[in-house]
Amino acid sequence: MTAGPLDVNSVNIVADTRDRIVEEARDLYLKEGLAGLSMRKVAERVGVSATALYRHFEDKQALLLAVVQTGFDRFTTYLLRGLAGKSPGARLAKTGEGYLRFALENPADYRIMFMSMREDLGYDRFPARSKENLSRSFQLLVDRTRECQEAGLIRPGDPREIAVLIWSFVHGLVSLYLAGHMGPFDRKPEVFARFYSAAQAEFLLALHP
Amino acid sequence: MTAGPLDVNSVNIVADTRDRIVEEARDLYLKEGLAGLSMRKVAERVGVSATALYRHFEDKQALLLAVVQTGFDRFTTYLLRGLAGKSPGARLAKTGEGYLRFALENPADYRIMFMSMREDLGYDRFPARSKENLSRSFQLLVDRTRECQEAGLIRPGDPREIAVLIWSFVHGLVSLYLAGHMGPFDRKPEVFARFYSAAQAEFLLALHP
DNA sequence: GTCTATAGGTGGATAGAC
DNA sequence: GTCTATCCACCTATAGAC
Repeated sequence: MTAGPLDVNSVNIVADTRDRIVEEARDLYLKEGLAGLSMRKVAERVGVSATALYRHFEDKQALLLAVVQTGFDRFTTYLLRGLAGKSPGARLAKTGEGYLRFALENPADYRIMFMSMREDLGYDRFPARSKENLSRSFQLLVDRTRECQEAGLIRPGDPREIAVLIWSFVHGLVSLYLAGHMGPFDRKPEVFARFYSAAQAEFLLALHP
Repeated sequence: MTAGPLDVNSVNIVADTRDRIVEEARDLYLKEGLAGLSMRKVAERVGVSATALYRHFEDKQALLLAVVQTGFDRFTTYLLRGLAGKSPGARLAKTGEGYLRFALENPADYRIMFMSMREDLGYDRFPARSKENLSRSFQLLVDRTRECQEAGLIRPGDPREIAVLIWSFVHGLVSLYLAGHMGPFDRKPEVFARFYSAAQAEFLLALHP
């Protein structure tokens, strides 16, 4: 935002304070959860006083919003990997793999975005742009679903509704794993990843016409 | 626990203080979430001083444990409704319906039990009896699954693994709904219930051999 | 933009009287 | 068992100087 044109090709070594605040807030959330996220602790990590944060964010929720926004940006890049697939079926499968990778590599973001109560995050007070970001990422899944329907790989029906089924299944797997409810896979991401991939393949097969 | 034999047939009008504390703690969690659950507020609701709670529970976590324990007891009774079904397929389907009903009628318990981080609840420090309660309810689903396998309704494979697939799917549906991420069904439990039932039926069909 | 100082609040938990 | 009084830690947010 404050960066000039000269920064376009420069490596992001000297992140501005605002970015560092968001980064530290996200890290803190990762380690201590939503309850442990406080302005004071974030400020301490950044190396400034707590009040300095209020020059960059109006209040705590505005900071939280920024964290969620960067999370959705990241999320979208993971889902976009699916476009590299060479067939509709491959693209849908790769999108699902991207979903898993996002969750495994960014568990804090995943928990904030999908495992928190929408109202706890003040979601409904988000600016329109943020909400569009959310629906855009869901739309990516809907598009892959429709594509598979047209290729005869998925049964007929409202693609948004089928997308919700797929999302529910992968979210169920991922969220139970992240919450620690899948005993055998606990803290074994790659073991879980194999289970997830097989489960996803079986589920998509089940949606065949 | 403190009730004598004479209480067996009496209606629970005069709940003892301990029970009322757990009840109010659960209600408070329902309204304000884990963050809003404080000893002081619970005490105020019960109508005693905050310190009085410490005569009944060693600390806040012990109170939380009691809340979770009553939640699992309730949960088990919902799942047991499935046993009324007249065939293996009907029993599994009814168990799934019981799962949904528990979530819709006890969202606070559901959120505590399945949508919170295991470690946030101090799960691992729970006494053995509580952990058994959890695995016992999962075992109910495993039993229904195995029964369906023996009746040729579900493909071969480790019944625990297949039970995890079923659990993941229904948990995905339920938790996204409860978290407010299923826009069209928001605050329309019966509309969601119809969607859930259809989805569950399709999923179980997909597990056929 | 950042600081110090501070207001104003919530929370967990204990001591000691009754 | 329940109370009052109290300690101490932590929190969000603001005022005003630099």
